[in-house]
Amino acid sequence: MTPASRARRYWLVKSEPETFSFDDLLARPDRTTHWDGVRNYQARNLLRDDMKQGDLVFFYHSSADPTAIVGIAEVVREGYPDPTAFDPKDSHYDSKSRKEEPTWFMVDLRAREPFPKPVTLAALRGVKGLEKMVLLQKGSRLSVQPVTAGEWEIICRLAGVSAK
DNA sequence: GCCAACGTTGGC
DNA sequence: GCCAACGTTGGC
Repeated sequence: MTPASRARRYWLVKSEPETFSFDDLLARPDRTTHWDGVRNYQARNLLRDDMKQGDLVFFYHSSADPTAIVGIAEVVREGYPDPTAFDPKDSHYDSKSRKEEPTWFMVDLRAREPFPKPVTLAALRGVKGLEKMVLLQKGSRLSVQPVTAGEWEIICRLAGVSAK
């Protein structure tokens, strides 16, 4: 599927900034990284099947102070097998995943822009139009989430950036 | 550090 | 297939 053949979709990924922050992404060559290490089937399905080149992604800092969306990234490579699942020395090693039939997938993400000011989780709560946002649901732990076009626009406005 | 909520595992 | 036990996530 070419990027132009379907409407752009929007996503949110979580990362603990102590492990990998948006600044870390900006510092990477070509501001790009492999979004590896995801070991949850629902998130895996999104990485493998649904995130397409050109889709835009909110970068969220979890277990941070404050927890917040801090910038925007873009999907630059669509789902392909996550090699860390095959590496016994890697903390995300999965002995049950076979190379001939990989269980875990990743995409490549490139940083687009940091928010001038992070939009905190606290600031998102209570905003009209975000009532159904996955991030705000009680007990929501999904580390890769869909974001609707409406949610995207609202949050970009709060952040003071163009929704593109 | 606490603990609620969630996903996975495994005994039955 | 059920469900208790366990490990993890992640806000607070």
